Amino acid sequence: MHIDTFQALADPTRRRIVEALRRGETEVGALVDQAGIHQSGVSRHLRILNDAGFVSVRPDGQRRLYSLRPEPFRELDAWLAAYRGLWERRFDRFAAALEKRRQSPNTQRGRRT
Amino acid sequence: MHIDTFQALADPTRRRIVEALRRGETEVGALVDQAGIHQSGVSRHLRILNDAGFVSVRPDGQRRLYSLRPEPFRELDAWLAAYRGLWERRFDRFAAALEKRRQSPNTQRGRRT
DNA sequence: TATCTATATGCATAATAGTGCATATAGATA
DNA sequence: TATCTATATGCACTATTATGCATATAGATA
Repeated sequence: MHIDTFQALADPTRRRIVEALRRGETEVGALVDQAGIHQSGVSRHLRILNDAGFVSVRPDGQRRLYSLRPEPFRELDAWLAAYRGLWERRFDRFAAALEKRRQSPNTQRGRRT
Repeated sequence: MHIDTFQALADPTRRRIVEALRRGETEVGALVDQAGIHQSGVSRHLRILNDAGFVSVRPDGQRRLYSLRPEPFRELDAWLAAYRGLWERRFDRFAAALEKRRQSPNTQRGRRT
């Protein structure tokens, strides 16, 4: 069942959860610590994120490990693409950014808050 | 006043309005036709989009012409960038294509508008 | 001036969404 | 078996949000 992608990201607590998941597979308890709300709330947010396709779950003993799925991000990117003309005159600027990235490969792994 | 970017996009009617605005400056009446809700509702959605930085207004006689602003889209793109690693394979293929393009003298460079 | 058109806003209402508490479920361990 | 841990869910409550109706405001035109 595909709940709305944008609405899933509309809630700041859910975004915090998603951002926490960038570090990789995470159990619910750890997400509760970061979220700042009750465990039951986190559980429900995870359900919403799951319905929207943002996360997948894997049981590990009594825990459940959540991780990010690429699809909705790709979807979002595709939606956004229609608006790139608003701020991007030339493809070459993007190409330049890529080129820079290519030269320093270790730039964006699990950083940022 | 900067209202939340994601929340502004969470409402489907607002997204319809934004998508309609891709065609360029539009008066409120035309947006009402597309939105399928009452004029007052559209007006309020436009206020929200304006507060979130998505649109700017320009008076034209008794009408008000709304148009898209690039900033929040850029913002969204920046947020999304942190998740590009999730579907990097496709990304790299695209990068390779761009690289090829860059090396070929056939490319249309310097097409500034 | 009065009046018409286009858009914005106050108010009430109904639907939705986020939250915590208590409890249910599922798996582990004694 | 009983019990402990981790996560999910039913329920009630509250806050927020989208909406329409009526009206206000602003500009145009007679």
